[in-house]
Amino acid sequence: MGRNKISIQRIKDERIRNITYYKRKKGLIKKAMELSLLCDVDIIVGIYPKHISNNQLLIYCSNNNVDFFVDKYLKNPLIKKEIYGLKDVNNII
Amino acid sequence: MGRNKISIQRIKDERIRNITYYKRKKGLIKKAMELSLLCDVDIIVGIYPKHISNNQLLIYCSNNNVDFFVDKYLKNPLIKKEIYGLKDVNNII
DNA sequence: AACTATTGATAACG
DNA sequence: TCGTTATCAATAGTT
Repeated sequence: MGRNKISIQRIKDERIRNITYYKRKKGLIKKAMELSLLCDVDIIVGIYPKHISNNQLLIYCSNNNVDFFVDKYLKNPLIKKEIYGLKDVNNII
Repeated sequence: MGRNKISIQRIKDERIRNITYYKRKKGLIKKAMELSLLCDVDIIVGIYPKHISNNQLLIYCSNNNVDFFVDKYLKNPLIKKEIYGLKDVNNII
């Protein structure tokens, strides 16, 4: 994608990393919104840019209620969960 | 994208909706993983397919620790937050 | 489940 | 620094 293919590893140049962050976080949230609408699913996305200046937690929540989502889903022991980490992308059911 | 452009609204045909769900949830999580690695940010994604049979919460968490993410970020009143909902996609800083 | 035509996202440029 | 464009990536419909 873009003029060149890039490898998926930390971008060392801070300026490029920031530019990529601002572009891709918007792309990610747009994709989340589309998936939520198309397939009628509840979605939360939380992004914490720990190494970017003026960091704050960016949250997208399809039902506009983060606490509700956290309590009803993320923190609810009755909800069955499938949890993936960094290395599991090719293993998503 | 794909053979035709589609409008972003609930897909009525259940079979198509399921197929789209399985394709796009994988795409979303891949994008989240890439953003996390490229820009060194912590990300959580939670997807609850409330109307899809055999529903369970799908979670992607870049640091592999959902409770940690929830407590340190989502539920931490000291963390500044920017919260977006369904209608705010063109307004992301 | 795999393919492919086509649109969409974005890396580098201006 | 913010819009443009060439290019790769995601995916809608097909098989």
